[in-house]
Amino acid sequence: MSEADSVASQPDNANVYDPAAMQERWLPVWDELAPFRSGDPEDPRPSKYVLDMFPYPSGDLHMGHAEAYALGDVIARYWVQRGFNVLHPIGWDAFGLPAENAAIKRKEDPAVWTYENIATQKASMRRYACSFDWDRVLNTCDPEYYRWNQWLFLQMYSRGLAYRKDSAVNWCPTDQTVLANEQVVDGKCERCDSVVTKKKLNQWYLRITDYADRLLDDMSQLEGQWPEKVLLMQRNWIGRSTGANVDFAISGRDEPVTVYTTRPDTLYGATFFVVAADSELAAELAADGPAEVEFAEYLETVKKASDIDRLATDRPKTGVFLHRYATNPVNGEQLPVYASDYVLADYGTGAVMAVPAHDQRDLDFARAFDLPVRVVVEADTDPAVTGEATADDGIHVNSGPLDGLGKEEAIKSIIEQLSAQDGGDTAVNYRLRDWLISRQRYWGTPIPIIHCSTCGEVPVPQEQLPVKLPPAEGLDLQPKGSSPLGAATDWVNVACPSCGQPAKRDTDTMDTFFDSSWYFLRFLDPHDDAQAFDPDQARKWLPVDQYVGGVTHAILHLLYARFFTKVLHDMGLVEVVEPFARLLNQGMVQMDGSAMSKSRGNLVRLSDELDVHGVDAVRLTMVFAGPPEDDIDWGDVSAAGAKKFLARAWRLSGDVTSDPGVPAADGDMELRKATHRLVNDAQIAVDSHRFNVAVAKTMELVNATRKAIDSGCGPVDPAVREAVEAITVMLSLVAPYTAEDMWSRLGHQPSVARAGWPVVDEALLVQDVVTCVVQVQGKVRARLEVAPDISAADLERLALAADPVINALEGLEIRKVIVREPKLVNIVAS
RNA sequence: GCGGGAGUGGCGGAAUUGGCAGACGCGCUGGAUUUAGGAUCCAGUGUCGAGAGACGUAGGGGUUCAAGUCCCCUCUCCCGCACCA
Repeated sequence: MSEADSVASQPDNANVYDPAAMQERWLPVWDELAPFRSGDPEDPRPSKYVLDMFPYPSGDLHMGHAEAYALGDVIARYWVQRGFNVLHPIGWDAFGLPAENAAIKRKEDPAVWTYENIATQKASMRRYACSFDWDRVLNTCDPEYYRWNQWLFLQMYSRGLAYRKDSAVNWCPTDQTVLANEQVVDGKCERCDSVVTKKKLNQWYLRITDYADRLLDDMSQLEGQWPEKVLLMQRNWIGRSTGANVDFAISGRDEPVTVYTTRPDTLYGATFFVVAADSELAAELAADGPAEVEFAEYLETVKKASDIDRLATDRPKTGVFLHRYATNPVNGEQLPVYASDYVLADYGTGAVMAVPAHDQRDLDFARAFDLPVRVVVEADTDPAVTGEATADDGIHVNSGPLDGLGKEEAIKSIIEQLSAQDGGDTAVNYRLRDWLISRQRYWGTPIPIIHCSTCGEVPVPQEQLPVKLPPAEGLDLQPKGSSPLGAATDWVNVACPSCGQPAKRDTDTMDTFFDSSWYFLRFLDPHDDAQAFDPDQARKWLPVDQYVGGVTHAILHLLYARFFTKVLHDMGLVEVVEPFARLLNQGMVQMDGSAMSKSRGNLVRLSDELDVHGVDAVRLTMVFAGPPEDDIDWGDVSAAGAKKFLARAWRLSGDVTSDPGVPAADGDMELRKATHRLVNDAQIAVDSHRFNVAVAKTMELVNATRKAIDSGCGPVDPAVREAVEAITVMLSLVAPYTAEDMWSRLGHQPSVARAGWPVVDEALLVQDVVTCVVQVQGKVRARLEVAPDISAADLERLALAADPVINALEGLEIRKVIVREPKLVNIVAS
């Protein structure tokens, strides 16, 4: 009995795949080596920035994190293997409501809960073998971070990009509290079920609408690099439309009222006029008129019911006639003015000209209020009869000078006419609103403004930053419509920096989206206490080459980060105008067809999976399950299977009997060709983010190597070592523990993470025989082994001579032969 | 309603420019080895058919020597927006 046999038949610990032991062995080694440290200024490698969306520290990591970080890690580790200095940082998005709610429940400072969770997640990330640069960790709730939030806010303030105004917020009259949109369920308070109303508060805004055009236009840079879906969602969110403003004189009012329309060409079809019920204009037009009482009642019902009814589709149109008339500027017609909630107060000017024939909403209203419908664009059907407004292009009628024109010409013509009489012009409108950043909550960045009765709003001087949060102790964190910080009297009362008189701090905190809008810049040096970030470092690292995260942030976070980048560009601090060159939205991890949740009873705990299958098997399962942007159903995939494969690969490293450094050129050619072809395939797959395919190629190579050892060239052949070393490096992207252990068993020093991607020898990619398929009538009848450089004529001759082809052609006459040498011949016969 | 994406074996999924459909894996079947196996190794596995063969990428039509891939129509599912004038 040979020694190898005895090992195989009596497995001892040295030859058993043991993930827990590997974790034990390699984690301390990696801590020591820090193979992913990226901060050496002398590092000669070209740089790349791979960024995972940073987590919210609400408990331990879950399966969703495991997927996202597995994918980000493949990318980061791949570029390290390809010889890049990869910046792959992590931090925590640590401010926000969940911490505050947990604090209220546990009656302790939100910081305690937050830092506990950060420690837990950090330990899990280490175990999960994320290739993060641990020198660059940041927490947004640390003063050394939010200090620069405040600095940025003041920069924006001085540039006129941060301002205060009154605005309506969701208000629960029972709980006396402001509610976030997420806390409003079906128009009702999620806690007490009372109907949510609106309340006016004076709040801080960022003027993102100033950047609407650039946010839209710069998306051309992202085309093909970001998911099309995300770009589309952003476009819709910004919602740019072009049309015209048209002035209408209103009876009993000095100033005309401007309306915005995308169809000024239908102006002759206007038969009434509508103002938003909840607009100031409506209140003004109703005041002291015959409709005053009716309007007041209507407004009450609108305010009460709006959020509930918003969700109803096809809700009937309601409104109040205000006993006023608007004058159509082109024909002098008197149009009755209505107030209705189908017109939005905060879009356009809050007033519209109603053209029922060509706008469905106007038509619905006209039918409800028995108002005339006048067709001004020819169509096959009559809206007054069908109840369907026609919105297509067509020839204009009943439109005076516009008669006979098409849509575009008519628009051009009417705008010329209006601007000539100074009654209107082209106009652009956006759905995007300015960004409300005020939060009346404790656990966020204090807004660095001091309110002085004589000086007004006074920015906190830079040398006084950060404005630190006062201790939570003694403060009532329950939401009540004003910030808990208001009760911290020692903190609130300060001397005005400008005049020295007693003044008060602003007590609002910032939306946490502010924190995450620039964190990718802070990673360049999270501990720099002289500046938010170093513009030279930004020049070196930006833009982020690859951003990885969930599609949940498709709009807000990504839009805000793009906005900040443009502001910083305008300040001369960054060169780029777009922060994230490429975006990958990973799918979600589900269980049995639906999102995992405790209440549904289908929650899979990451730590349990790691205990049972090992870190590498879980990571491999995530990566191999399918395309990264697809959802994974954990019930459909097999972490046990992944572990089995890893063990199979790992055993190869124990079978290699040649020494490290043996010249591969002397090895078995068949295996060598397989190795180089599959490494090449895997490389192409990783480059195009088809990680599941890259894993499949690695599996093929494992199978080929197993076969070569058992029934081919044998374990001592140098080609076996070459193949197993290639497998090890390929696996290092997905299964770092297994790969490190294999690398060591192969006689190398750690870390395999820096071993370098195998160099593909192009010469080994050329095949000396290829299989040619011979089809008759499109059906495969024969396969020929031919030289890759065979001539078309030779191939045709060979094909026609093959027995199955001759049989298939019996009784038929050849019409045409298509030859695509060297892979295919198709014979057409009849 | 509007917009977008997707339908391939029992399952997850592969498939340069149109050129062998089902790579790789899970599951299953059989075999070898084993005291044992949730270990390992080997073989098989789209459907129908005993077989040759026929059929087969949601359904229907089309272009082509050739279609999962291109064009038209229909169905189903998922996602986003939802009175934005």
